[in-house]
Amino acid sequence: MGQARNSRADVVKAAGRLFAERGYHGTSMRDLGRELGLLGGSLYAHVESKQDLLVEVVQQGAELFEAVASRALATEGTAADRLRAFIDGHVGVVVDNLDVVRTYLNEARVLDDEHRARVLEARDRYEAVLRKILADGATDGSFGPGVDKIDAIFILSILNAVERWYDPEGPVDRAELTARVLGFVLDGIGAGLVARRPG
Amino acid sequence: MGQARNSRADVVKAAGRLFAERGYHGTSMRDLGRELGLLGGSLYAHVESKQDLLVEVVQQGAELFEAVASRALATEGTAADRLRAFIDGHVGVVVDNLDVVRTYLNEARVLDDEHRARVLEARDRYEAVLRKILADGATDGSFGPGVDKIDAIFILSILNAVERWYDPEGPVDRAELTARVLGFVLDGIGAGLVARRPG
DNA sequence: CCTACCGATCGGTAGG
DNA sequence: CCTACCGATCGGTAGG
Repeated sequence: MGQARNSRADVVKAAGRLFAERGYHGTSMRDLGRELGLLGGSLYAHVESKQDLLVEVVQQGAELFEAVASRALATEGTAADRLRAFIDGHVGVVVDNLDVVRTYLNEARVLDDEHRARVLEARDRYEAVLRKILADGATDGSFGPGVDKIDAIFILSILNAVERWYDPEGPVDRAELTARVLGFVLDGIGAGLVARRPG
Repeated sequence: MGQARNSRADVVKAAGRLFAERGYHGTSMRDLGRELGLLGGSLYAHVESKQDLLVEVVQQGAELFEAVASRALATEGTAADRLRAFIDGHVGVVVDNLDVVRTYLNEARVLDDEHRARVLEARDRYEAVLRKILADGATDGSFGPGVDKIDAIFILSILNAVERWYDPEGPVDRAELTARVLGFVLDGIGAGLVARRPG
């Protein structure tokens, strides 16, 4: 059945899983070792420190979302098309990388000042991309003229919360989830929907 | 300047603050003691265990939201009126009890099975109240006919995320935040808004 | 609420 | 990756 030795990537992946489930401070190096079939001290053959593992997982999360933002901005068409790409990309990242995303969103506060500051900057850039898309859409008529910063926060609230309730074994798949988020963001739940979208 | 002794309520409040800021596992009893001007061991004159403190803070959160749900259900008028009461009540609880809410939403997973199960049930009841309001609104014409479970999740996603970005010192107050959330939920950001709400 | 302490567990290391 | 270990810190307690 192949070798029993773990690669560094295996260790980082298992760390992401445990950090997501129990939190950074709720995970000991001995817990992580057990998960991989080795002793706590043996992990230091693969990694320099526990913090280092968190840095690596969080970095993966940051890169995944950065790629989403780039692809959304590069999408041709209207602002509504770019918004769809943004939402679909974000949903895809969450659904396909639940552990990394949960660690990125919930455990970054534990990082030292320098790394935490970098994460906050990455999140700011990400949010700024969404704000840009919304502002463009206010101009080209994709969205209402009043869209602003708070709408971006609400949209990200919905997207980031997917990590908290999404069940990969459940009936909702990525495509459907994207469609539902987009529909909610564009039209809400108001009765206006009926008059506006006949048929 | 009065007595220096802390009451049990002081201890619980400080625990909520630290659990919210650093997480349950990131807070030691000695940290908590320092916050109150006493030694870690002295806390056991006020409380039976560290877990007990978490149970108490989380319980406070559950009760606050339960009261919101009750008030919303008891609100006269249309389903839209009850939705407004639900949103306003939720925003009020978050804004006025940031530490308790953050602990309730983020640290409940650390609880023992029994208490955690109780929290999950409380959250289920809360979500069910919102679903009921939405279903009523689909019938009485307050909302579109297609509203369902996922819309409730999206609304709660926006409301619960307020804890993550709201700044009590910032320019947005409770009334404005309620209005913005309600507007977003009812109409989204779509350009349909323009045609639908002239003037 | 302090003094003085307990056993357990933590992140991490030397040497193989 | 294991053996064997380190100092530090943890939640908690007895006795005052």
